[in-house]
Amino acid sequence: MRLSQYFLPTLRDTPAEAQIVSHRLMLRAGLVRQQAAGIYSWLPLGLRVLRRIEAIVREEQNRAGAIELLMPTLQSAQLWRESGRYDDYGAEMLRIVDRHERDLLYGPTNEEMVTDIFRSTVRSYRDLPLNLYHIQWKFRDEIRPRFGVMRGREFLMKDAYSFDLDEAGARAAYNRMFVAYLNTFARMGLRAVPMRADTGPIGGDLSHEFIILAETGESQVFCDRQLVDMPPPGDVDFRSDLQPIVEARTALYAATEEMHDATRFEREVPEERRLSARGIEVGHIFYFGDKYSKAMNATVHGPDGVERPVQMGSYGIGVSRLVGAVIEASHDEAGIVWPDAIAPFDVAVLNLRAGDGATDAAAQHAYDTLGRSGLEALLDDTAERPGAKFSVMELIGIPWQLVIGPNGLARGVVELRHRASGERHELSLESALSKLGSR
RNA sequence: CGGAGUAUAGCUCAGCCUGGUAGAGCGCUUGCUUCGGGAGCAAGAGGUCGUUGGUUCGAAUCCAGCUACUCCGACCA
Repeated sequence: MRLSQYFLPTLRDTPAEAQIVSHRLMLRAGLVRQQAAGIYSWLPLGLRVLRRIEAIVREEQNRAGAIELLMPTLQSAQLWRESGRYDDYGAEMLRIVDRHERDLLYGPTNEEMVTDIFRSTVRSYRDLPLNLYHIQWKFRDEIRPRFGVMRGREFLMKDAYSFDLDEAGARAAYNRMFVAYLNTFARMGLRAVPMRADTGPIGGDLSHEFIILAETGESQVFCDRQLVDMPPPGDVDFRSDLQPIVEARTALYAATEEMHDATRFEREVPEERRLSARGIEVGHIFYFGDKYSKAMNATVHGPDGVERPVQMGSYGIGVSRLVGAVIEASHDEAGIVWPDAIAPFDVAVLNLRAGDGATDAAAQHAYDTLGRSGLEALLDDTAERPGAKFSVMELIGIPWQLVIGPNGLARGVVELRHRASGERHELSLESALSKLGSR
């Protein structure tokens, strides 16, 4: 992409409405633009990041055996009356009336709808296990939206729903998502710690929030430091028993503020491993048994011929929230520092003197070569001054900057800069290109 | 939803207290000079001062209603 032909409205000043760093940087770097309280337009650069996060989530869901579909944003109130949640949900649910005076709602979640799809099609345990997911916009009419996309009213979420014959099957389904989540967040350069969450009236131990640690996190969390350093499971066989992997993580202490037990924390975790930090919830998995299947009559016949409500769980990842969360976890004074896997571009080529024959030719050559290597490059071919170019590139956080200027070229070198480490190396254009291409 | 604020140029803000018809910096346009860390000089464009009403000879300024946004709290993927 040529910057001169792109749409990247960056801001020098921090907009007054933004309080936390990710919100400020998202506005300044031209990722989003607020349209109403808690509702954002995604500008091209932000959309690229959103799409890359979405792609990683999708790949890992598919790998874990979940199957993608797409349910609508608008739902009929009928289904919600069946589950009883139309009245229970309260003002957080955005209700809409159509021209025929029918009650609709903008979905805050999809348990009822997916249960309806399930009950109208699946009859036998032979069709289980089943896990259906989608990545769709949701709306929750928060009393007080804040923190930019971290706590918006409209948000993009991956939500998966598992269906199993019995609790053992549901636990296996839960474990698959648990493991998939560890891999998903690790691929984004995040270290997410699963923390025991409140299971509400269902009880049991099958609910975890996945928390990433960031200084500006919204809530206080407590855990064993070993959990943070634990490597992701990686390539596992999702048909195998995943209980050992899950147990390795759930055996160690980890709790959010609401679930924290200071006495247990001190008894179970050696002092040097006690970690108290701020965290951001980026995922939540939950087993809720037959709560919806019973109310909505979603049953299957078991091998014994008996018809019983299907056992369900749901598994959410806040896709749009992750954009903000990653920035909270990865930024510096100058701007965003994107992890490689979700950066909007892989490399920025800075032509320090657009219009100069030598730098134009070298920059064009670099851009073409990088493209052939399968890298997404952003070529700054604008007439801005070098200082302005450096500032913008650091603000938008592209992992690598290839700086091509007249002074360097006269000496036969360009400069390769790494955004995260700040390292800079002068080397020939060709070796810079081969270094980038081989990454 | 309770409490507190804000609304003036694309952005950040001043002007309001003490009423007399609107300013700065940045950004934008044009020209010249510059050119390795958000350049310099010069010339320009850009605002029914959120909205409705009231007070007044006269309202960005005072008063009231409305709307939007922000912050603190409660709530929350």
